[in-house]
Amino acid sequence: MDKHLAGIDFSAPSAEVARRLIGVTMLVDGVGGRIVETEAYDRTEPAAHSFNGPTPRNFSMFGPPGRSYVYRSHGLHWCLNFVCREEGHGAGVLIRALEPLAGLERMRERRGLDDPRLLCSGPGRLCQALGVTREFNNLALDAAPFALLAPEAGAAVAVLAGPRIGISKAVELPWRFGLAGSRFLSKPMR
DNA sequence: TGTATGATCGCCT
DNA sequence: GGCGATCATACAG
Repeated sequence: MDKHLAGIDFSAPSAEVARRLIGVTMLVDGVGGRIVETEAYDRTEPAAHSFNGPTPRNFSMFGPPGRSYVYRSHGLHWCLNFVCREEGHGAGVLIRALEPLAGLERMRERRGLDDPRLLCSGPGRLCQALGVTREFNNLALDAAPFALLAPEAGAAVAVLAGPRIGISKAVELPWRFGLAGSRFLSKPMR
């Protein structure tokens, strides 16, 4: 597949891909919105699932870039990543929050909530809102059910960086990225 | 506004 | 047997 998607080169380092994904619109079966928060992971640092090599859970992280890696977190939530770098490297970007724009009614049904700020503001929440489960693992991001749309040309996207959330290793790396001023972040940027 | 806790599964030591 | 790339709820201040 073409490694360039929504104007982003997915063979680039995960931190660069994570930064450039802010402002991109992501849809799953037509439901989704603008990406406002991401985190980068790379096999070279111990917070990444790929750090210890391939396992049955993380094998899609070692496949070609531009595909999905979906895993179960804490036994009950799903989390969505976009694979990057070259095939076999083991890098990805965790999608942590969206600004809901399309399919709001579907999201409300799935989440059992009305407040738009609680629909997609967290990696587990957005997967529930978009209906992402294990069946969506290791799929190409340039084909249905996924769709990625670049921001409008010339649109200014102000991105802030900070430490990643919920990890205990490599906590110092500033590999969390967020849209400045967004009300849809899982937590404010520092 | 903040801190604690339970739910519950796959992988690692 | 322990520990997460989490979330919702319960409580304290």
